[in-house]
Amino acid sequence: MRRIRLHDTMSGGLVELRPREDGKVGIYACGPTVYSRVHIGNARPFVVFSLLARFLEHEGYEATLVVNLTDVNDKIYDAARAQGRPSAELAAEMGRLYVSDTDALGLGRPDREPLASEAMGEIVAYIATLIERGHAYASGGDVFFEVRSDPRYGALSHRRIEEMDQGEGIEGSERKRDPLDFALWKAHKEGEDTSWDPREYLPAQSCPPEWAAGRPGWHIECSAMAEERLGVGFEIHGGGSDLVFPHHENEASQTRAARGHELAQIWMHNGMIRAGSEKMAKSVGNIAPLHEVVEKWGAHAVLMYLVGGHYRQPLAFSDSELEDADRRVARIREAMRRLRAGEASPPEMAHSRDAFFDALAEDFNTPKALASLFEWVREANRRPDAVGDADLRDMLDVLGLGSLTPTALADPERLYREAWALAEERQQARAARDYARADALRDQIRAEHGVDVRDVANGFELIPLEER
RNA sequence: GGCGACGUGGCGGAGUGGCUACGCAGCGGCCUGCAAAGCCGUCUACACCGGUUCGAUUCCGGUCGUCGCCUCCA
Repeated sequence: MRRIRLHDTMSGGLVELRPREDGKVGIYACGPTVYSRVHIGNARPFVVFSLLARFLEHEGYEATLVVNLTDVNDKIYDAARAQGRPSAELAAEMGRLYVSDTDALGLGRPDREPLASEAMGEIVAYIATLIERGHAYASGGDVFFEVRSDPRYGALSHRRIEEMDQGEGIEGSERKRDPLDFALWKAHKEGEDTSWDPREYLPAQSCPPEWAAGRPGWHIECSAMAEERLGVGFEIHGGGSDLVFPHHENEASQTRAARGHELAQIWMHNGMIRAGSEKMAKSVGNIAPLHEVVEKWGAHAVLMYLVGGHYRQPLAFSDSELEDADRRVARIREAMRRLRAGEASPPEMAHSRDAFFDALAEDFNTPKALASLFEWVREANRRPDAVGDADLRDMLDVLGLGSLTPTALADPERLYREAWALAEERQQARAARDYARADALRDQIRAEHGVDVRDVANGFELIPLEER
């Protein structure tokens, strides 16, 4: 079990992972708001934290990954209204598509995927506790969190209270005691087709009369769902860097106020994916939908692309980046052709494998780890005799690339019967030193069957062009 | 304006006070009838200006530039 250090936004430095309970790590990552299909940028935290959990498991920890879905939200109301359909129906559909879109990455599912709409009891109870403890107040149907009641507010995003302003528009500001305060609960408004009554979840006497039926604010959903699944003070809270303020700041503050304890030990934030020089975002409109990217390039290339940069840094997105990632995958698959499957790797090559995992242990440095993986591949290619693939498989599994198979088909003679016949004809031409004909046949095979002919020691092999 | 991050070779992208990142692309070589794959080599990389140091891309200060957050946003 390696010593694992991760960057913590709160403290601004690397922090050693020290689980509350030996060997058990809880990870909560903020998932999408399901009002439209997710894009490649949304996939980044999903992939980063899924792979982090895999790495921790590899190191002998028992990791529990929780990724929520926000299915009650202004955005969803707006989108549903624009489409003239019930908001719950839109959220359910987009939730299903999110699951199938991320399923296509081949990483499996997080251990828990709670929905805000199904956590209403916990959310209401959480808000009630905040009111009881004097950190929140009901006003005109809404409930607000009193930011100045938390002296540590701003600790996560490193901002001073004087420099902030809580938004959600100016709407509701006349009901706030302080412009800094943010909504824990929003009373039902005209045009919203769902609402929950806090009295259904609380004893009547503990519910202030001014607290009306409505729906929860975004921040409280995550505090409640994270705590319910992982307990207070769990190990790792993750999400995109754009959530640091106000979302995570507010989550952290709510939990301090309600429980007198920090929500999480380590706050990890992934960088944004950029299209051109700008952040990729639905609001900017420069989106590459995840399902389209996966369909075009395949899950392996997409994963390779995402682990090609350090999770904290911004990452450039373009077709040529995916092309590049696809070529890297091809290099690995090519190397696999001459590895001995299921056999141990030479001890002399273990330093590359160890360096790979050491790099992951130091703030999950996937690009540095990849460098070691490719060193291993080069060494394997360089060796005169084929080596066992155990080390490589070990590394690829953690990157979610365990399903990679060697280049070329299992049964090309049957699958490419006509190409195979032409290739045999080409072999005869070569034997007769009729190279002009041999080359013509190779061109024909490529053009008509999308397969390349590769000459090897005692014969030929057929390689589908897209696998090269 | 405030807070934070960053400026690395054709591209992407790590990292380090003095020693090859890695990958993709290009070029040269080996291998091949020719290719493909692979291997070897190559492409004078660290925004600019000062400072500290025997020595800085790597530390400190400044300048210019870029990006993120400050409003829903992974």
